[in-house]
Amino acid sequence: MTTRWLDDTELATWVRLAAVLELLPGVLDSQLRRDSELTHFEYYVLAMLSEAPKHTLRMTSLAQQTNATLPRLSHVVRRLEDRGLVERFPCPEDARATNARLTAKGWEKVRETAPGHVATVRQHVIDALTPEQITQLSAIAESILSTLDPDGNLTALYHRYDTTPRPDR
Amino acid sequence: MTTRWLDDTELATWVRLAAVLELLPGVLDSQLRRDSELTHFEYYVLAMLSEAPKHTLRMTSLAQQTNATLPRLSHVVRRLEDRGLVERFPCPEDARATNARLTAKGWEKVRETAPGHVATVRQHVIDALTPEQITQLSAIAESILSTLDPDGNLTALYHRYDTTPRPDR
DNA sequence: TGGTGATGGTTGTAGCAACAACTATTCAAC
DNA sequence: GTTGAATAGTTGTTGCTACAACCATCACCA
Repeated sequence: MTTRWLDDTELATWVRLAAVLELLPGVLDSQLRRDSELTHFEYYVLAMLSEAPKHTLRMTSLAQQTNATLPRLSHVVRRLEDRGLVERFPCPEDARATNARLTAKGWEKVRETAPGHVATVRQHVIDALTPEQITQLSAIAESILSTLDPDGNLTALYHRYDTTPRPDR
Repeated sequence: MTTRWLDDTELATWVRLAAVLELLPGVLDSQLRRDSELTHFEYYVLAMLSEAPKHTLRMTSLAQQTNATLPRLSHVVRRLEDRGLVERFPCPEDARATNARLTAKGWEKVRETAPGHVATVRQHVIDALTPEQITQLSAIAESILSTLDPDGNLTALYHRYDTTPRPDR
């Protein structure tokens, strides 16, 4: 089994993408920590809840949407609960399950945090690209995701906004 | 100061890119841990050394190229040293500085690790895209990096492979 | 020469994430 | 109904990263 190495163009692309992968999460995280005392993951958890019906989700589905293991989510939600941003209660339909719900304070937190986060995304991604490039990047990311996230767990939320939804499976 | 929210296309693009940001590092890390018992960061440190003259770099410049803080790099290099993959010695020109150098065993490790890593990159990124998309992504990533890494620290290595180098500044 | 600030690096401590072990509930089969 | 397997979640341990404190050396200059 001989290795197919990357040619010049492929290597250049990969090195640049790897650099984005390395730097962008840190920038997003810093802004949120600094301005809202939230990690990027915590913000994402709150954001998912804020988009859910009744601001409520089962722990399991929340874990799927955020690409977290259940143990990790459990710890994070407990900390958010300690801060009064989220509350947990047993699921009525399934006594094994636990629901997480955004509190009023948590909802408030999301609303005051979102503008700064969006501004950061704009500054470092959207506004750095031309409209054409944004369209191109959308297709590129979708292709990459076809192997990474074939069921679309992480983009489930977005599909409600999608004007050209995927065919049903 | 009113917020400029993302329109549908922008949001779709961002959600997908965010998903890639979330998933891809984990996939790369898993493959390296499983097949070579290295974290992605450790592999990157070894790779940078393997590309350097005499397989040697100052800790400070190694930290820059890998986007690490000096304390973090210090810990990681110590562990790599314990495993016999790297050795440290005082810099002759500056008694404050420390040089890190790849050992023969470390060089061997890089050579046997690279094929699997490249295969993973191919599988999840390069081979998922058309040649046109690869070119597009290269330009897109470069635009994004212009605000994230204006000095090109993380892509310094690559510039030697670049067939169309940037204009001097 | 001998202070002062800046640079280069290491070590100790605290917090977060991955993994494993455990409890409790549900579902299916007999 | 009772046993066994699968599901849902929590809690404890280990390892890595960020942050802070610290030491040594260099460069500058009075």
